[in-house]
Amino acid sequence: MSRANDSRQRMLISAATLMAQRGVGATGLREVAEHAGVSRGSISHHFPGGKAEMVGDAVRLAGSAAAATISDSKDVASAIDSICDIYRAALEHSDFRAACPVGALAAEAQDDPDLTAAAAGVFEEWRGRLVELIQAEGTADPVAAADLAIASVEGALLLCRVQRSVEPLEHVRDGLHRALA
Amino acid sequence: MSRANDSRQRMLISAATLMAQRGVGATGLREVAEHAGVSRGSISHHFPGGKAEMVGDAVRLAGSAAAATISDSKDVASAIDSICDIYRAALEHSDFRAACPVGALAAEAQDDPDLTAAAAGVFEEWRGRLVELIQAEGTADPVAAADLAIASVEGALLLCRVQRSVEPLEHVRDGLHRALA
DNA sequence: GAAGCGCTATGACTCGTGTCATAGCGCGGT
DNA sequence: ACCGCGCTATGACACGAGTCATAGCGCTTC
Repeated sequence: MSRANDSRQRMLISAATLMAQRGVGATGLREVAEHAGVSRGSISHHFPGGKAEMVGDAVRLAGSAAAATISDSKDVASAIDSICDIYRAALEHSDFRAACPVGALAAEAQDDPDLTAAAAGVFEEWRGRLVELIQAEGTADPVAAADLAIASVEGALLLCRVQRSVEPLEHVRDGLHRALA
Repeated sequence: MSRANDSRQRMLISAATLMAQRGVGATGLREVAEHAGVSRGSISHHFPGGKAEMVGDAVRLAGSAAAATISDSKDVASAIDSICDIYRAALEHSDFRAACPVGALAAEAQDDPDLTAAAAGVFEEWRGRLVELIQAEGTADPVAAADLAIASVEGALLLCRVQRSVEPLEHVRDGLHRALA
């Protein structure tokens, strides 16, 4: 079971990575299998629900990792810095192809209620963590501030990808620091 | 040529609408043709470059329309209000399916340099218009402020879609008003 | 050591896509 | 009246996707 769990994890990471780069629809299961070093049959076995189940789990996994990064931060400013640093590194050493798998799902999965709910759940988790940090500083309307932070980072990733630069992300980071002070 | 130009326009609007809802990859040319009330052959005729050419033109058209909305505004605050109002209405009367075709393209078209450039061009146009408005008010670092505005609105659309609510967009609008004051 | 089973590998099938070629229509000009 | 041409309609084709069934492997357990 140990090896199996490892395969499953690898598939999910590969799926999240490829989804973040090419988008959900453009990411084929054959591609995920090859990237993860497993066969196509393994995917069917570990995810009986097919692609939808895999995509949902991948997004939840990636979302939880990011949520943990937020929670591990001492205050909002450092949380924003951590997230931006991670994405900046991912952008730079992927030739500006990497972005956020959750955002990719949110942009495409309008027809599948389960996947929509999965993306919404991740965003809600992030918002919850951020709200905790924000209201500890006494800022007014922490929910609005958290929404602004999540939205602007997600949007900045889109800008960075197409203009092949990390500038928008840095602009957003600086802007958020000022807005949340 | 008058009817032809009308068909072409209808196709582009349909393409932009469907792309904004389902994403670029998930939008089939048959679907676009049906939505626009034309046949599939017409698409091939008007867009010899195939789907890529059509998507690029659709995004540029939608982008220019939004850019005009920005330029028609007296100051940044009203520009943001106008854009947010438009997207809010689009979200509400499309059952939270509509979003931004440019953002959809930016999220998916990582492999096609031409389409990436098209999305980047639209974002750059928006930023240029916003910078004009912002620096007229003497705000420091207008480019950073414009990036924050574009990114947060694009991101807010993702949030609104998945949680089926216009709240994130309103939070972003309020936050931008404060940040740009 | 042999059976049982979780896991993996591979092929076949269906469906929908983008693309192209060809045929049909309608309205201009001469 | 005829032809020419921009535009439209329809079918065929190749290709890749997701899904499923079946066969093969490896490790645990008795």
